[in-house]
Amino acid sequence: MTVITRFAPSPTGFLHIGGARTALFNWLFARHNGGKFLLRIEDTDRKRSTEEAIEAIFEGMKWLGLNWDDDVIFQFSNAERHAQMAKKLIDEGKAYYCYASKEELDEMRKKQRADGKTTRYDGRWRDRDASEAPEGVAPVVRLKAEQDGETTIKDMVQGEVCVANNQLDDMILLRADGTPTYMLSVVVDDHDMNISHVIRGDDHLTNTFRQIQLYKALGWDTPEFAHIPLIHGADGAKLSKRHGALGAEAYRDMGFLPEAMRNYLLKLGWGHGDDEIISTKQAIEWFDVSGIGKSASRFDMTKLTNLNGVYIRESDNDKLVELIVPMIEKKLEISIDENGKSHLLKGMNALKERAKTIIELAESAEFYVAKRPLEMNAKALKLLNENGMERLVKFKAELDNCTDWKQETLENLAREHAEKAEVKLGKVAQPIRAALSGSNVSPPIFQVMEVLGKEETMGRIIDVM
RNA sequence: GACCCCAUCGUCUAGGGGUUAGGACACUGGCCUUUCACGCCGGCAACGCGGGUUCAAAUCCCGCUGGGGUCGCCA
Repeated sequence: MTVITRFAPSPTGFLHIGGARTALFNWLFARHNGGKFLLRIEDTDRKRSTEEAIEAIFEGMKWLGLNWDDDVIFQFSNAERHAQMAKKLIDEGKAYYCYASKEELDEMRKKQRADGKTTRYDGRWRDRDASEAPEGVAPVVRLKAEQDGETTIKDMVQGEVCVANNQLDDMILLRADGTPTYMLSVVVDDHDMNISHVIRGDDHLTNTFRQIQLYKALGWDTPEFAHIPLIHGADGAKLSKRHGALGAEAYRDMGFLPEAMRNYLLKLGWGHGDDEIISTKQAIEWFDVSGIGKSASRFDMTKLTNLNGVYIRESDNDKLVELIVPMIEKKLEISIDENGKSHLLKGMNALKERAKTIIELAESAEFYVAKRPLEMNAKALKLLNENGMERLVKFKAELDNCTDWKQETLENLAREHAEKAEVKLGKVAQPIRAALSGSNVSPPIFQVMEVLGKEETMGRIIDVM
């Protein structure tokens, strides 16, 4: 069997973390099995679907590197086909018109609730003749669902889950305005698209019982189902905007790398022994539904951040420079020339092992390209107090004479100087660090000197004298 | 409320009748060290509770508790 999966978001908001993971799992499953991964926009709710949301979903998917096969399918464009299927069911006596008003249904549910029963449509128009229809009321179309026995889902994650059919009700297929509902559209589209595996959040599990009834009514085979547990916020409650239910692009803007995000999302709810750092290539090779756990997991920003640090350290220096240049240019309102870029590139190995996000990386790299004279922070100022300045002035004399401007040579020079003066190396190094970086924290300072070059280094030292 | 699902360190998880219950993040002690990191070596820390079944239960069964999901002319 050819594996075909799909990610089917409704365009009512950005691509949030839960959706991103669902997309990732579908993508991995398809890639692992050499199948197809399709993208379908579930825009049947015309009122809430927006163009911006569609764009945000595309952007998010692209950023995460989840490439889909074939053209995107917009569900609403199949509305006619969906309506036809509903009509077919009516003709076959498997669906019917219901003229119940909203108020009527509200009342019905209220009463059921008060009686401690499951709230469900009671089938009041199931067997009534159309001649009884009230005038001027546009009816909805409901499925005449099986009332006896039970419906079972054989779920690849949840196992067999059963529910008595009398818990289910006659769901709406076509709204009063004739447009199809999600329940109808999803079933027809999944069938028409030959979806072999439906992998989605387990908030859809109870919908699936109804959908299975619909598959049966239409005489179609059901796809395989895999309902994956939801992601919760750090406090265990449903992920909300307050927690981290942000769009994928928000994480990009916070300085996260898509590969780190992918690794994190993968590990959230799926495991492969003790493996933590899993490349995408490896993930495709290893991914299987049996590795998905059944319990919900909490979104942990700290772990994502740690993982991001790992991926930053593994990233190519050129790529990182490309990422931070525009950020620094914007913040410092400068234009970074080739010389500046080359400083960043030379310093990158040391820079990248100190950053956990691209934002941090950019900030820690600013001093390399900042305009002279550098702004000194409080701690730098402290390092350049009387004692520090005195040390700096003395050592500067030796630097002036240095002709071999290399990290190792410079370090040896400083060590000898410290030894002669009977002070610790830090006494020599820290004031230089302050002068060159404007801070008390930087990459190894002798490396910074080499990267900056003699002229720039001496210039910055003179600036603080 | 009804129906359904879940339950191992604070978090993500491995294990799935006999383990000193393993790893990772976080926290923490130390080493390295010119700062900050990285790295390395250690530490803290878990099978929700109660009943069974069994020679033996974190693991299987039941109940409880706790958490979650669904119950729309939303998806």
